[in-house]
Amino acid sequence: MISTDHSVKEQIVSTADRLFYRQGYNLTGINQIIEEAGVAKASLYYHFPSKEDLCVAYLKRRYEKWSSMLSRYLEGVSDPAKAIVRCFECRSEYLISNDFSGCSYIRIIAEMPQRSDKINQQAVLNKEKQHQFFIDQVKRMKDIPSDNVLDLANTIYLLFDGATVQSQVYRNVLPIENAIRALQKLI
Amino acid sequence: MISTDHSVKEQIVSTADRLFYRQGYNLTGINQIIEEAGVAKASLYYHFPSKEDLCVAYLKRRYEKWSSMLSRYLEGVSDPAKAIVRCFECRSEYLISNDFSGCSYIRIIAEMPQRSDKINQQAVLNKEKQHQFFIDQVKRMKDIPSDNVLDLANTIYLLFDGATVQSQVYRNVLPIENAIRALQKLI
Amino acid sequence: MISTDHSVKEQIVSTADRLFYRQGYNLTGINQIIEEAGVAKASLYYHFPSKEDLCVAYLKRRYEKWSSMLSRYLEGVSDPAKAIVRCFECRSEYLISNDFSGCSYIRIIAEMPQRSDKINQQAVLNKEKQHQFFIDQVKRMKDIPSDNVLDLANTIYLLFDGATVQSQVYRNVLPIENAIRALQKLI
Amino acid sequence: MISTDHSVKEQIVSTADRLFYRQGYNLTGINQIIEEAGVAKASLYYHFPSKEDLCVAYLKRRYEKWSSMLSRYLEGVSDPAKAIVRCFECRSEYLISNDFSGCSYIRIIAEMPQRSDKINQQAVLNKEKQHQFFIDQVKRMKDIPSDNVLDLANTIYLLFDGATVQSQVYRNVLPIENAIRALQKLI
DNA sequence: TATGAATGAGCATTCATTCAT
DNA sequence: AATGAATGAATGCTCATTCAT
Repeated sequence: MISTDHSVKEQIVSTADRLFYRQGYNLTGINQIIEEAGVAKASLYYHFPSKEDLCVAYLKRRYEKWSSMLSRYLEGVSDPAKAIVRCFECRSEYLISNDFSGCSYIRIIAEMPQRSDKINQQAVLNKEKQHQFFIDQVKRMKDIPSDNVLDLANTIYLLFDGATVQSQVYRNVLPIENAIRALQKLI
Repeated sequence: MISTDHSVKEQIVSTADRLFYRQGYNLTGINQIIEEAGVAKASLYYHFPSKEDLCVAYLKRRYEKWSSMLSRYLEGVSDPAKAIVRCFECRSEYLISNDFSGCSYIRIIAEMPQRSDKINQQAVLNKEKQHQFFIDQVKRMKDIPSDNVLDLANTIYLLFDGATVQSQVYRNVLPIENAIRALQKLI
Repeated sequence: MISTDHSVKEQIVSTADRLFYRQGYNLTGINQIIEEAGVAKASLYYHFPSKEDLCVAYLKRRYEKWSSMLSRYLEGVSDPAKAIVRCFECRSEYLISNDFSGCSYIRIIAEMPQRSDKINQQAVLNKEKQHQFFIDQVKRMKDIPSDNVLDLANTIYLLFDGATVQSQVYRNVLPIENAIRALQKLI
Repeated sequence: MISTDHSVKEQIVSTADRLFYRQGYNLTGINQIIEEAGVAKASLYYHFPSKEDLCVAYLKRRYEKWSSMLSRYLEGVSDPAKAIVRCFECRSEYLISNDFSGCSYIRIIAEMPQRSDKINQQAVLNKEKQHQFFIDQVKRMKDIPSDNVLDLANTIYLLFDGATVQSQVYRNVLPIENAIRALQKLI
């Protein structure tokens, strides 16, 4: 659940979320965050021992936002093949409404190739949840021999990430449309 | 052609190439570059007006490196379907030998969401060359109705980028192997 | 009021005041200021967003210093003509005790012909206060037809600035003595 | 005489003259000079051992420019009182046509309070020539007792410098008009 | 004469973090 | 729980000058 209170901590996380995602983690300074959040610097460090910890909170929040958006897209959808397509359509809206900022997990790994373990773990964890979503849906599909379930899910997952990064690169959703078209031949 | 001389300029570019790719652009400071290149700071700024310009040179060099590696992989390969698979195999070796640092073009865009035009243009240009490679190969394939050429090339391109970023995220080449398997069903 | 506490901010301003006035604004680096003030660089930037803002504080302080010195010179002086002469005598001591560094407002404008608005405005403001002082005194003089008040004040003001810059150029107070002699023919 | 040839040396001096006067000495870098002059850096250092030496050349050139302009203003003027007024009128045009950049000699001293002897000497030398001009004219005036010659010349000189710096500060020629009015009561 | 290339020292500014209250 | 003030280290970049050709 995304907190809607106006506590200092909430102010900090929501501001960091917005800025890290829009500008990137390394290009967003602590000063900008506290300024736009309207809190004191020491308050930030009271709630988050370091910028890295704030980053972990940001990644969790990004998952929450994506997750709740996806839930809305899946309301009333029971067919797993349809659910997968809806997931891609959801990503399309997600990117449009977020200035084509791509996938926060991929980006944080792109920015910090070998630095923080804490951050890396959270990003990979979130990534795995996306992966698992496709596995779950494919498992529910009829007519898919169990031998092929993982292969199909992996292919879909590859198309999903490929579409996400290309949408960021080209700043439009054509790659997602391409992916949906490819998808429809597979499922 | 990658210069192999030992001039100051070459020292700067090759050091920047190594560090930008390994550590990321924003986490690599000018100071580290000149230190490891063994040149004076003003020498760097004599050859490159700004860090951004050095970044453009880095992106060009990355393309040269990838491009020459790919050429070696394609030697003696005339079948376009085979060439596409070789391209994915090449990527596998590229990532293994580069510590799973992913795609420099995607990463630079991930790091600088809305900054420099110069950098963005070079990154997108390089990305388009990858896209064009797949289009060229698919065009050469028999039995592909011309209506489907672009669709197929786009799907391959999505798999290529999906596999690249997932290999970076998970630090192994399984995603590339998954992509090759998906590929073989398509071509 | 000139603060006499020993806070970090006060240390910065008083050191900047001394160095800017003695060496000039452009020849005084932030590094020298923090070194001689004995504070950290980030502390300076905590209190002053930029070197320009510190310059504005310097110009204000210069006015305070001149102003309080002038007040002492005018103690017990009621005759306006005498007050004007005392003002020139005060300038003489001011320059002697400040190594003939001239007028800080004029100098900052001389150093930054078309740069910062913030600085320029403060300098012109301070300059106008000097002008106004002469106008006020002349107004208080008897036997001056009101038609001539501004003309006389302007002439005195010209002598004042002429004497100040010439004292700086020649590094002695003869120009001020010349100005006082000219003055005595006028009032 | 101001050289009108297009030699490298001439290019350098005329560019430096323009930039030093417009922007100030310390705010004008060697790089900007050579760029705008269209010469190589080492060419500048071939002709001028240091930036200071170039500054001396600049000050000499400023004198030549002022001097030739003044000569034009004095053509056909034989009355010394009239000549003095013409000198002030000349200054008015000089400042208007030079963006109210003030007196280059005063400014260079304002910028470099205790640095270079070479520069300081040239500036004071030029300043003394201005002083001497007024002495010469006053000496030629009838009805001035020889005891008073220097006093009167000094007063005029004070008005001249006061008017020059105030014109720079306020960016208009009202101070010069004030000075001329004061002048006319004196001579 | 003239130049392209190289440099060490310095610039103003920002970084994430900590401390005393 | 919250803050204003302080910091050492690093940031990207520019300075006037020199050297080999």
